[in-house]
Amino acid sequence: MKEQKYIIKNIKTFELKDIFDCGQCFRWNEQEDGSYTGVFEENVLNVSKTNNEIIFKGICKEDIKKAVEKYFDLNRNYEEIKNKLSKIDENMKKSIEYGKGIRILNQDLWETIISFIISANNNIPRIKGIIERLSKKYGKEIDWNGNKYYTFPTAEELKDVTVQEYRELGLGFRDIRLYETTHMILDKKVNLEEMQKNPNTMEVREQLLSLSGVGPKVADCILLFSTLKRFEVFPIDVWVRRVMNDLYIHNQDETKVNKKEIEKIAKEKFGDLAGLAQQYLFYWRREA
DNA sequence: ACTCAGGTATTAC
DNA sequence: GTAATACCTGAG
Repeated sequence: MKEQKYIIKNIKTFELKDIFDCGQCFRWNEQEDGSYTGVFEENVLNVSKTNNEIIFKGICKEDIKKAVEKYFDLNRNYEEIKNKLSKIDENMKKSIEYGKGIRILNQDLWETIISFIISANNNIPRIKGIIERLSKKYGKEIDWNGNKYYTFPTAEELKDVTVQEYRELGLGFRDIRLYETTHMILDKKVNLEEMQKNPNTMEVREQLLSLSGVGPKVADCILLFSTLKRFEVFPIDVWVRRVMNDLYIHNQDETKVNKKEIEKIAKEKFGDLAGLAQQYLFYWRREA
C-alpha cells in the first residue's frame, strides 16, 4: 500500500501531547522530531503539528481523510464543550486550560476492551509493552518508512492462543481474563456489533461488565474511549479519586472516599459531560 | 527487600 | 449488599 497524506489547517482543539498522553490510548509514541506515530485499525500514521497545520501521513487502508476524521473525532465541537465545562468552576477551568488540546479518540471497540483489561492494576510502560508484544506476535505486519508495525490482533487472530502463551507474553494474572473474554466475544456471548448499535448506555455497560476482567472502571473507560463514545460515564481510578478528593471532598484518606459520593458529585456538577470532565481532571492531576 | 501501578474476582461476613 | 484479600510483573 502506498503512503497517503492529509493536512488540516486552523483547527482549534488539537494538541499532540494532550491527545496521545492523556491516558486514553496505548499505541502512540512520540518521535525524536516531536511528532507521534501509531497504529490504529489497519493504519500506521504519523501526526505532526506546525503553527497552524496538522499533518497526517502514513499507510492507510481506506481514504486517509475519512479515517482521520472518524478516529480523531473531528466532527465534534470541542470548543463548545470546553466553554460549557469551564463555566462550572475554577477547577474545571484550570484543568481545561492545561489539557486544552484533548480530543477523545474513536478507538476500535474490541481493541479498547482488551487494552483496558490489560490496564488493570498495571502501569503504563508495562501496559504498552504487553500490547506491542501481543500485536507483534498475533497481529498483521505493516511496513512503512523502513520500519515494521503491527495491527492489534483481532478476536479471530487470538482464537487459538492459550492461557500459557499469554502468560509468556507477560500478561500476568490477566492471562485468563484475556482468554475468557476473547472466547465470550467469539462465541457471541457478548455481541459487539449489537452493542455498537444499542443506544441504552446502562444496558451496554451491563454487557461489558459480564466480560471477564471488566469491572466498573474498565467498563467506563471502554464506554468513553472507544467508538461507543459515551460522555456521560465517569471512570474512577486512583487519580480521579485523588483529584476529586483534593478538590471537592477533602477526606484525610483519599483511599477511603466512597465511590458513590464521587459519582454523585460528578453527575451533579458535570452531567452528561462527566467523561470529558474526568479526562481533563485526570490529565491535569497526573501530569501538571 | 519492598512498594506501587488506569482494578477485578473471589471469599467471607 | 459491602469489606477484605490475593494477584503477575518489573521499575524505582
